[in-house]
Amino acid sequence: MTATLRPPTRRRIHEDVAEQLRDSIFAGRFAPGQRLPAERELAAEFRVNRTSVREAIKVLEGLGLVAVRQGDGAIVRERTEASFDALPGMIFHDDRIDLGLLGDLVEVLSPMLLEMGRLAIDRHTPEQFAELVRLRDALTVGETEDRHAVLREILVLLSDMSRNTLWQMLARRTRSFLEAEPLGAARRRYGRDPARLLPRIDACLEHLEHGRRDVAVDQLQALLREFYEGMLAEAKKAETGISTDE
Amino acid sequence: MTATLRPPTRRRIHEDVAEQLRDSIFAGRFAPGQRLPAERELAAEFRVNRTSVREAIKVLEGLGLVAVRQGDGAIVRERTEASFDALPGMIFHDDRIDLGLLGDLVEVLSPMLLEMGRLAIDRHTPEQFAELVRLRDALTVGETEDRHAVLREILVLLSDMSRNTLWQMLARRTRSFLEAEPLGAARRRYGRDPARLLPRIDACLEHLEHGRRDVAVDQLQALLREFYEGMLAEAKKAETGISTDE
DNA sequence: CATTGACGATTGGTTGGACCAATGGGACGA
DNA sequence: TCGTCCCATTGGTCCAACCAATCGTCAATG
Repeated sequence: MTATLRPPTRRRIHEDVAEQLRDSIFAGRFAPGQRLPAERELAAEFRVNRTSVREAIKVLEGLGLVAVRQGDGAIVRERTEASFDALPGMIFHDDRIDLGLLGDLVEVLSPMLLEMGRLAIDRHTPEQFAELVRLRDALTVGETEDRHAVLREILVLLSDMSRNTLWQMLARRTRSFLEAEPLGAARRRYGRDPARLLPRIDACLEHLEHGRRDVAVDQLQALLREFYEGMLAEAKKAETGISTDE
Repeated sequence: MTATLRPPTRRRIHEDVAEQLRDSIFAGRFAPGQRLPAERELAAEFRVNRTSVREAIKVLEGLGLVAVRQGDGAIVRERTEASFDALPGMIFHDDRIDLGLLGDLVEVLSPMLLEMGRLAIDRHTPEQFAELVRLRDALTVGETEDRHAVLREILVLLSDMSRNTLWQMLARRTRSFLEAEPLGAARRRYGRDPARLLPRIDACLEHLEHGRRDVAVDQLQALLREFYEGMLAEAKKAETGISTDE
């Protein structure tokens, strides 16, 4: 049903290279404005063909991390120029969390999801509502990690309910964003059990069924606030307290 | 000052190829789920080396338009899987406008900019406010196209005022998004003169200076609504009316 | 007849090497 | 001192070959 396309074969070399270069950039080993080593150099260093390095750099270019100029080189751009797809690596790298960025993310994500939910509430079909109830029940079983997966499916379902292609795109990219590793590790550390949300969710569904739209939206807002800011607070407490060296 | 990095040399072959393939996808010549022709085939067709085709496909992969699997091929993905960077081409291609998508965009963009403005209002520095006033004055001179450019700078300034890295990233990507061609053409056709916004802007600034924060936010909301929905209505009127064949 | 397994054609992935084209800086001359 | 030219460096493109995954075919097997 949700049956996504199979994962795209095995790891490709340029992906490895791209990842390493990306991490080097985020770690500050290559600062904004600075030039990456020449392709031929990198190829020698990584023991791969220049072609693979080129493909890797093309990926970085797509992520908005570098700007390439013939005859000059690949210049590292400011992180404000980066694409959202680069976010997971920006927030978590070297097993450390950028709390500032994480806070910024929450600050952006909450109102956006609220807006999406508002549309979803106004436009959903009965079938979608039934599916939502089904997913709600799935939150009561399984492991915590499974429940987080259910939560992500709810996110996508809500976007479909909103009948807005852009929200659908955004929700799906957010889903894969959340499924990316570093974030998984962070969730296992600081994530709260989605089951906590059940009272809010039930209240929301209840109000919806009785047509009390605005109250439902309020519940949704409270839910988002609780969940995201709760997780953020959890992370802050842990990070500023004991050192998180595994 | 805004002095961005120089444009990255001349057009590269794989960019041309990527663009053509992209358009073919948006035009539906390659439907979702369908396979692109083999790299070797495309290379022959475009009269370029397979390397260039590969780089082009890598770009499409980065845009989330295709999923590549060794031994199989490059499969076109659903457009809800696409990246936001692919949006301009999705909305405008073959000189036509996808009014549905444009409407969705407005529906997403307005609340997001409102939220960003809300933060900007709460967090700006006096220097930034002065800069904002300066940009406001720049709206009274120059050609319409110049004023739109000023508007884009205001967008970026507001994101800086919000002191949120994610909004800064989003605003900058939105700026280059708006600077991309097809959108330029659309703006010249249906865009309204930004000078129209002056009364709203002045009201907003006025309220701000007197610390009437909430009223300022209301003005901002009205401004966004007027501007974007106005443009959308304009486009709708024109597109559904006379045929827009140049 | 259905199932399984091997095989081969097809498709993407990687390599090495060669040459083109833009850039930037240094040498050199006015 | 300043401007010009030149060339080493760097990315862009091409070619040709081979590796590796995938999928459909078809024969062997039960």
